[in-house]
Amino acid sequence: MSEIKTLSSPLRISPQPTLKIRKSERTRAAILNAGVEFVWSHPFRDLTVNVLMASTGLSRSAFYQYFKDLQDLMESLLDLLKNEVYAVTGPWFEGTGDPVILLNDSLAGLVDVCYRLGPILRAADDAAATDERYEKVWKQFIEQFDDAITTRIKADQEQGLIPNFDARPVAEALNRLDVFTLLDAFGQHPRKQPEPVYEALSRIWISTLYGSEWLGKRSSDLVRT
Amino acid sequence: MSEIKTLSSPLRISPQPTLKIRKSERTRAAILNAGVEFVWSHPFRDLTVNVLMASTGLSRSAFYQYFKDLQDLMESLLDLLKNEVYAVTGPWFEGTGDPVILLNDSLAGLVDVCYRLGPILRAADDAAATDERYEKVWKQFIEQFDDAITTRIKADQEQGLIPNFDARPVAEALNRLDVFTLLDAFGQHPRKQPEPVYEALSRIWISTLYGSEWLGKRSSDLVRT
DNA sequence: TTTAATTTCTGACATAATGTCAAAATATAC
DNA sequence: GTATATTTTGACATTATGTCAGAAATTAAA
Repeated sequence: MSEIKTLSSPLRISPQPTLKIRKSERTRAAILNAGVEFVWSHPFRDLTVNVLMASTGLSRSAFYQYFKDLQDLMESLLDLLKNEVYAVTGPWFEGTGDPVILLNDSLAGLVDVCYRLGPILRAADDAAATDERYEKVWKQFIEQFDDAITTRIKADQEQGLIPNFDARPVAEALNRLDVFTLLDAFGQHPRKQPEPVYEALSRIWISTLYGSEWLGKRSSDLVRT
Repeated sequence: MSEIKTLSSPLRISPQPTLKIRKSERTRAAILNAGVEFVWSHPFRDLTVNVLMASTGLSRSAFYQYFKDLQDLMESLLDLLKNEVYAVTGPWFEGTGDPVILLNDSLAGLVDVCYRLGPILRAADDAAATDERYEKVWKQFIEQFDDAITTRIKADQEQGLIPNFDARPVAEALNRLDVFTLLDAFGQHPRKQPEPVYEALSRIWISTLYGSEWLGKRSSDLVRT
């Protein structure tokens, strides 16, 4: 029906650069891009196969050649998000070095990624309410971090860097603090400023885990606007 | 189609006890109760006007005499939640007395309410992804607390009880910490144990606001199982 | 380049949900 | 018990989903 207004998202999907590029790969990428564009400026609930495919010039039924349903498409978009998030949070989980600085860097990176891809993240969350299968995928994405954070807290507790509380529920709560805060701050237009969000998350994580005496300890001020 | 399996929710709506009870009031209450029962053991996405009304014995179209749509019904259920939450969080916002103890009491009460009504809370959140108008109602419910928490933090900052950081973003983050943590812990079957959730939230709030030296300060151990 | 094989795309169909409305059924007031 | 007002219903128009057989196109082979 109506044209897709596009605030043009920063994410662009291109086919795998093999020698022979099958038409189907280009079409798949085109549909994914149409999805990103739509979801960048419209809520997931307004996405239908109709409006999506209209913006590609293909017929509605062509969609089903490539995706089982809209949640299946969102799963592909979520994969892109995952890579970005993993890249930026890795250091605190595995890394050696000052834990407070590593934590701050991870949080700063996370804020940056979620700022850049906020509306897509938001769609990835909204879609979870619409489909049981996809909901599990989304939950698993979040719960992965429960494990990683718990492990890191326990390790630092053994070092005497973090007080000896029950790590798992605190890890879960801090993880959900991040997810919901970032969704809310960057998942809609206009997005909030990233700096105050980073400041708040950093303050809460560090006060809770390492103690407020470490609040200022940062490697840099790299949070981009 | 299929019968509603009922783990029987603890919330029951009855008509206003005026002298003459109109049939319509009883019907409205019956529909609301059917909604609660459904949502207690099924995700909101599976709720249709059809299945809802089937469980009342009335025709599908009767629904529209009482509610604009399913989100309108959820708004009524949300009102019930609101009252319970307000009752329990009031003390920390307005109250005089030891702020740490009041905060702990509020959190304990909040955990208790959300434990008892978890699946309904969950539905109230899921429904927000399905409708623009209702989404605003839900967001406003959450954002009310942003204001209240910010005010309380600023007040305690003036007293020198809380360090002088930018109150608003921290308030927003702590609020979202609660919402998402409680949704996740109690919004599905089986619900998590309330105690560890309360312990984690209390630790995070108090470490962040008043400092970890106050962590043990409680009025009681009233969190029910 | 032409043709044959394969892949991709499309229109039509069956199904399920929504919301509306005039008419039927029921409740309430007198 | 009857008249009036309220409540309920079944039928309809609309919109979305997912499937499938056949049409169109791409690709591979000669």
